Amino acid sequence: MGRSPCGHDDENGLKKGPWTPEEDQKLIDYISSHGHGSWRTLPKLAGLNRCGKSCRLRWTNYLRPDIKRGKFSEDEERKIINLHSAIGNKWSRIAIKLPGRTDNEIKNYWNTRLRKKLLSMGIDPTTHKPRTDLNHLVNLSQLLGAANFGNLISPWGSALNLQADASHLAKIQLLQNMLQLMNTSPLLNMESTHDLFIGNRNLNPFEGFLNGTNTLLNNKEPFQSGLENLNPGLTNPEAPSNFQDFDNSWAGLEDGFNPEILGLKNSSLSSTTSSYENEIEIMNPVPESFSDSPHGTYNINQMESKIDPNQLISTDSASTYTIFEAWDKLMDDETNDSYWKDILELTTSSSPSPAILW
DNA sequence: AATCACGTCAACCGCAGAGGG
DNA sequence: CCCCTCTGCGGTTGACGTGAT
Repeated sequence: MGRSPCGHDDENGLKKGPWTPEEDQKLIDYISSHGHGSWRTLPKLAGLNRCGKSCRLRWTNYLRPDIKRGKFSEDEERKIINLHSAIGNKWSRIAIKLPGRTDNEIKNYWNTRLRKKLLSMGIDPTTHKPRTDLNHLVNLSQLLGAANFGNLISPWGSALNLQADASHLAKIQLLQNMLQLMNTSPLLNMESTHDLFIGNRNLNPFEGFLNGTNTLLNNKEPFQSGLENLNPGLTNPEAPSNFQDFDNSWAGLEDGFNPEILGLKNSSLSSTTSSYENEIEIMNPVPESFSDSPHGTYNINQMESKIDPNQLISTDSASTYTIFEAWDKLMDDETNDSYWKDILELTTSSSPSPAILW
């Protein structure tokens, strides 16, 4: 492997650091009339006391005429998040799908903003799955409480303008965390979770899911929430194994979520053996309005509107419950707030380890 | 006004792969 | 094959700006 001598510019007397307008102009003038050709020889020909590597970087990341500067749009944010969930830190690959944006710019934007935004929403930016750490559950507990008492100070700033949205979001995040824990803990089984959620209570949001009256989960197989598959990202073994396959199906990922590419074609929100296995086609984990722009209010309804409810209806004629009917029941029942607090107390006080939460 | 903390982003660094001799 | 050059990529750094104290 050859090593560019650019790392030793000081020894070679070559300039490093920020570019001056004069240097920029020299580079622009030369490339405009000659093209860049060999980057190695370009600096000398253009009269620049820089290494070729530095020239290339300056051109591709800053001086190129087709570079789009300025704030990322909501659409661009969505694309970045969806693409990152599928291919990870492949910034140059992502940049190809965002005309006018450089890999460096996208990388910076991810590290400084999107990453934090996902974290604040309870999503692990690496796996794109809900976070499961206890601290986060406690934070959600506080958020939920604040929202319910009409005293919300949103950590998302203007991204959450409505208390109702914040409350819904907190519940969703909490539910995802719990389901994730249920699914990953070896100590959990259907009976214990049933006991936890059902207990002696007659009314609870999981009743339809867990007590067998709802065919969505009416089976004896080990519980699998399926929510962890909302965005399997890099961990999905069905994800395309090479970029050719990946590129062949870009269209869906650019505008939203492509379940087939991510191996979600046969994913399920219920059990591994239920008849609903092939019913779930599209679940977009990235809300339509994700930006923290003034118009970027997080709206649960928008998230649901991305999904065709017909695709979620059971093929079992005995069932009239759709996932989202159950979901609405869960989310809309304000009498459940105390129930959520009970769950939070259980989940955050009974054990120091998520593995033995239940 | 001075200092500190933090966020942003241009630029650098080191590595890896492609390709030519 | 091996060696070397060139190019591109992803991670990291550090200068700078801004807001808080």
